[in-house]
Amino acid sequence: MPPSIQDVADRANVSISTVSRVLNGRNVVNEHTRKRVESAIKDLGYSPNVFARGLMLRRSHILGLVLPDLHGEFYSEIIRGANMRARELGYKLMISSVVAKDDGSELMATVADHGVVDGLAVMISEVNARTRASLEKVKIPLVVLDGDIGGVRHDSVVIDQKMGAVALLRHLVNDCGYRRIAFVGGLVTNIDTIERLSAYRAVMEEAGLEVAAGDIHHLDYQYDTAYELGVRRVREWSRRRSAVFAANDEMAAGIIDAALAAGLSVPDDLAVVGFDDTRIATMTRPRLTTVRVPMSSMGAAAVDLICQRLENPKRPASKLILQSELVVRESCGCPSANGRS
Amino acid sequence: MPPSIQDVADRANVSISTVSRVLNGRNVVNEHTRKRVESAIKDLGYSPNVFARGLMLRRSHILGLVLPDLHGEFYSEIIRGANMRARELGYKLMISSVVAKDDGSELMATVADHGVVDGLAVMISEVNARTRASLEKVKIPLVVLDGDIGGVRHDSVVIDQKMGAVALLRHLVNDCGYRRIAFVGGLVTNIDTIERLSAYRAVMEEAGLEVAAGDIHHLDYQYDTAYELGVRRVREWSRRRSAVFAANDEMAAGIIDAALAAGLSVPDDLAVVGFDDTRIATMTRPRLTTVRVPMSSMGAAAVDLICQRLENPKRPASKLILQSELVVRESCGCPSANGRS
DNA sequence: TAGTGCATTGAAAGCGCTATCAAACGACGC
DNA sequence: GCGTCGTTTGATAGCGCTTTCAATGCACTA
Repeated sequence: MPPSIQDVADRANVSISTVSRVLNGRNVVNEHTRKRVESAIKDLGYSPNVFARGLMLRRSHILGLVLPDLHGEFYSEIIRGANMRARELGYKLMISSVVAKDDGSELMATVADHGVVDGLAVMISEVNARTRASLEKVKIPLVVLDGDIGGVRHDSVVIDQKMGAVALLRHLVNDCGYRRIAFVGGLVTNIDTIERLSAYRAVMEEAGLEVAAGDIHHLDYQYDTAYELGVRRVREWSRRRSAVFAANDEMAAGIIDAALAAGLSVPDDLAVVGFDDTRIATMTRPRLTTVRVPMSSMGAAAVDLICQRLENPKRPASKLILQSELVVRESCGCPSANGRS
Repeated sequence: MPPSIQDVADRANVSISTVSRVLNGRNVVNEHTRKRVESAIKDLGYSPNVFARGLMLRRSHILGLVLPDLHGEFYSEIIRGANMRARELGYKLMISSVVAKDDGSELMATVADHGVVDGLAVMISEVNARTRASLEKVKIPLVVLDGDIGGVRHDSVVIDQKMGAVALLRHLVNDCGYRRIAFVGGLVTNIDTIERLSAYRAVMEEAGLEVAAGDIHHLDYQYDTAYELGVRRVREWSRRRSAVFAANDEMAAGIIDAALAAGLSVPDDLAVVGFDDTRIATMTRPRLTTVRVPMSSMGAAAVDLICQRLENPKRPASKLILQSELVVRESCGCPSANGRS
């Protein structure tokens, strides 16, 4: 049984009220008494019981983070970012992954109802009526990550992929001078693919460039399928002096490897650019020109927003837009590429 | 203010004791009364206050997971595994990353003293006196991940890398017939490098093969440095018909790319194998023969052990050894490689 | 009718903390 | 000497829950 506030009080010959005052530092305590209490605390190795405290204050200093069952870098980067900031602000982080098929409502209900967390950051892969309904039920500060739920009053953090995608494509068109660009994305329904594709169309139109029917491919974000597509297409692409805009780094890597396997040079025969700036981007040869998506910043920002709302519940709901950033490496064949990055 | 047990009691016209009995299901409650209470609970959307409950039961059903500030796959895989199992067992997971330089004691103290968590899984990158001392202080069920702290009574989960490494090297020697194998590891002080190197030496000796002075290289687990080493060495290696055992997949990828860049064929001119079976392993061309390290199982096992001890505190400390597993793909040049995996 | 046993329920005592209110005390001006 | 004030402290009422113990009601036996 760990020491309680009563034990400290006894040892310091004061009442528990005084100990509490010393602990919370709000009220004035005589210098001499404080010293006595503090040394009693240290002697006993006392630290206040979180449950008792939470029961009174209705604060746990724990934040919940609800994520879809992501693999890989995104998952860990969000957690890392959130965790770091939470630590800085004196909070702990409770993580819950939702299984892929679940819409998140079940788990979010659990977490929120459970009543342990002071605030909640939620990332939902699939927005639907049930999701929305369960979000409405949350009565603690809530931040939605990377997904826009219309009509609900809560803070959100999104990443503006479009800006980065536009910058990337303008770079291909204006700086590198490509006239034909193929797009390789994920499923047509995928939100990221939609964003990136729309940037692609916009820039192509803006530059007055043609988008042929066969220039847009919908795959599954995997290396292998992109490699297979590459095997079939790289010769044709290189004959047309194309660039390929893959909607993530993994597919870009697959296409590069397919090109290399076909005896082509990247970027001389074919330029390939990716998206996300994951670990992979610096592992391909040539290194990938891509767009950096600030995942860990998103985690950190979510924690920030929750804490701000915790301090000031009246603050109007805000939407924080994080910019994605063009990272130029060698795979675009751009002369200004700075070798390493 | 969420409804309390009193609200439920009022609505069902019973005392709070009865409501509590219904909630916990330990004591017998009249069928009819139970129905009334249950519908009152549902009507009010009541769920018990965790703090009040924790205060009585001294259980939060939250487990702590303390990890070094890892990037990438390991980090997220451990969390994923732990999280899944925790969910299955009705626990929540609280994550803390420790900054790289920290020895973990500070944070562990925070988490444990704080008193929120019922149990703790800790992964320490650096074992020293301070770490050991702070581990001793933990009074709740503790599981140490992937690190052996001598003399402390607690459960631990380790991954037997050596078995996998031995299997890998025997495969190179016995099945593929390589007589010269170079080793590319991390720093000499790195625990993983030590394990993998010792497996290397053991198998080489067992097979009566020579290890030349220049056959062992200590790098930093990075792609780039491995690539550079590769650029300098691949020709020589291939002349000797060597295989290269890289102590992780990333370095293996670097060496493969260096070999390809030098116009060599992998595995025909040079075989390269890796370790860890990360995402990278299936992204290289040829795909990597490597050793799978069950990170997510480690997370799950940690949660299991904590919960077992929670149920039965008297259980003797146990050490769970997870086996690593040889994964044969194409990069070893072994005829039995099954193309895809 | 009184006594016994069982099933069901309620009253009340904490768990360890914070917060409110009142008490104690010396200093001060009148 | 007496009220007034400011400083410091203690007593105590909960927060929402579990748990112990006692009370109630009823069937059954003697």
